Amino acid sequence: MNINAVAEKFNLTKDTLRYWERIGLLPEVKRNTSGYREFSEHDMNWVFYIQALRNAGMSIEALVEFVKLYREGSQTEAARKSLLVDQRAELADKVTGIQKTIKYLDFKIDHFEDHTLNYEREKLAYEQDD
Amino acid sequence: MNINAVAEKFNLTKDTLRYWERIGLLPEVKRNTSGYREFSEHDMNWVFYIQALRNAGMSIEALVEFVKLYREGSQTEAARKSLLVDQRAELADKVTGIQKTIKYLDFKIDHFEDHTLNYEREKLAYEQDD
DNA sequence: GCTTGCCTTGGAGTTCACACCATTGTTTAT
DNA sequence: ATAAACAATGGTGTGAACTCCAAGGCAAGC
Repeated sequence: MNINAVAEKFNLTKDTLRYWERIGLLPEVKRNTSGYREFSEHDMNWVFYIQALRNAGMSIEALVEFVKLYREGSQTEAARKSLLVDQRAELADKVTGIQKTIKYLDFKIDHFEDHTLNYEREKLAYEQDD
Repeated sequence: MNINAVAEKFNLTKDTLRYWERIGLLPEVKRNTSGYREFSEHDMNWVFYIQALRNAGMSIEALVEFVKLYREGSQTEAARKSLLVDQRAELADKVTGIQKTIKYLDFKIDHFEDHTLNYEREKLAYEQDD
């Protein structure tokens, strides 16, 4: 698959794919005889992975590290697996944080007409664990 | 409270607070006779709200809209309440998306040694609703 | 074989969300 | 009353993540 087809498939621009490859966010893609990128299933797998994690808010830095380990070969498998586990934990934390904010919004919505609200009360609503 | 105290309380810089006010992310703060900002409880409430929503990944654009309605006065209360509801829904969607990515990571972790993985199988794992 | 169109690279430009700086005015401590 | 510390503004700088552009190579249709 050439770069244009992949860009359309994943709803990215060709420039973004080239940029990702350039900064090491995507492993280097094989080229055909005339120097054109030829994306394999495996490459698309990477694009998919990166897009999913980026959409979830994962930093480029963390993903670059994963790609770097991948390129260093099979002796980095353990490290890569543990990076996946770390990323999972990070996303779980992020979910917890957002859920806290959702509760805070619920409080704000419930008390919308209440003009006695102040910072301390809102903060309390936010901190509440129940 | 002056700008420095607020900055420290919320762990923001003074520049950030001024920036937020300038772009309309924060309503205009009252000034004392010499033009210094004097943050009221109410202003801190706004800072708190903005910080919480920004941390949860809400766009500046959406928050600016809320502040804009606020400044247009009490006749916009209904619109503001519905914006809060929208924001809540948006965060809930975001949580759903991240949870999907978490499941995908779980799949990747479980099948880490499996070298027969390809884009179609990973995509399936991602789409799975179970 | 020439035009049209897609690919390549290198590099410049853009947007966002601040961060920093210079200059000027104000408050506080000695 | 003067220095030190802090506030204000306007403007410039920065890093991240693209995005666009120019110049040139390759391919496919007529």
